[in-house]
Amino acid sequence: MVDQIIAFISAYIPLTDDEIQTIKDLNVIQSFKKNTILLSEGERAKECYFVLKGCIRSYYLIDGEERTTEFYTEQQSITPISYVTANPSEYYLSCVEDCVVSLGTKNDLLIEKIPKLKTLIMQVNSELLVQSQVSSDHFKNSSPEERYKRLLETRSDLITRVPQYQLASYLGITPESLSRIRKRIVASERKK
Amino acid sequence: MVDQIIAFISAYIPLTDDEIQTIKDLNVIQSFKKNTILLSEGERAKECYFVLKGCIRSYYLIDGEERTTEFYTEQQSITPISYVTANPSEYYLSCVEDCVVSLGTKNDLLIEKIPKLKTLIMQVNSELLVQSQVSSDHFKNSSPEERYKRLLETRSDLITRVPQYQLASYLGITPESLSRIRKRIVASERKK
DNA sequence: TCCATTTCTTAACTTAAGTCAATCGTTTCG
DNA sequence: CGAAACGATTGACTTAAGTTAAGAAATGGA
Repeated sequence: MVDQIIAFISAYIPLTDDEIQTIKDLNVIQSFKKNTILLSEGERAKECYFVLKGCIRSYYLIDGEERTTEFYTEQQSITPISYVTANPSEYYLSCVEDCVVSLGTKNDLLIEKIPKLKTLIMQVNSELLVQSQVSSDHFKNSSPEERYKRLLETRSDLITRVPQYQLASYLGITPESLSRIRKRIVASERKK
Repeated sequence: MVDQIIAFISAYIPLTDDEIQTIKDLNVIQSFKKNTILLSEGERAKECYFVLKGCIRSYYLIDGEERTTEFYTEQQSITPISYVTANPSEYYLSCVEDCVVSLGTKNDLLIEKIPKLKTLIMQVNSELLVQSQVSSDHFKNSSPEERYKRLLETRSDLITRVPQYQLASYLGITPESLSRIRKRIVASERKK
């Protein structure tokens, strides 16, 4: 499992055997049962996450309703806003499935030992920024139905892994509406 | 005008007089007339921007329609995705007003001369990432009317600076719809 | 396995945004 | 200055999403 992290890092920067060992030594891998809450609203995030297996969901609780904003799956990293700002978190992080996660608790120590990780962080951050902008541009520029179709194309695994009411919220619509969209799509498929 | 940039940078990292001079020497300030297009679809961005005065808008051209995704005003920096990825840009950058802009063309040279700027970039990037996530979370979790009200609270200057059809697109709705929302709001104000 | 809970679908109705078209007001520039 | 172009508003109509409620299907735990 640790190898996944090494592979991820190596894709950005070359690592010596010593450095690989340092990372392995400092690495904390932990498993969580489905529905475990990793971060709650009001809590200060003390760690970052790297998903080795499973699916983690971020959501806000607004008027007692969950508003899903993101799903993180294998090879994706999560840096909670609360971790960056040190303010209480406004959203939750919860395991959609049983998860295996690498915890980033000693990042400062790691960076101290392997300074070139700074470069990695810079690159990953700017990639995340690009992704975040691209996906919010797409969201803004498309209808619920188009958003669902795009999800089918780009992250079709989510459709089977995640309950539909969570997907609906992620698409910015109600579960009923998503159900109708699916029906509409099936109907138009049938016509062809 | 250069002082604005120095002040911006100094808020993140302390600068020596020498460093300030280096920045001033390498700084390129340029003015653009209203409606000047700074970056076109298909073009590779060769520079970053820091808005000293005016307002710059980013938009996609989809089926001949402009889809506005962001407005950048005083003290905001623009790093086009195309600048990061070196791929052709998918969107346009255009001046909503007459603009005075600081061009980041020699960033590499600057960073070489003042390495601690790397820290600045890391910090600014992670702030931008947070902002981007927060604003897309808000967008997703609110109705057109709520989005407009939020805009009134957070960036009310835009409402007078920017044509309404551009604002409408920024809010993800049609100009007609925005007009009705405004009417609805005025009506409910009147009731009180 | 079976019951309870959760999730998904369907239906009827309401609400608001999209569309199309016309009009009015305002810039702008020849 | 005045015509043309552009922007904002309004109205009538269509379409799709929200809401509420009920029931069907799937899931999970005892």
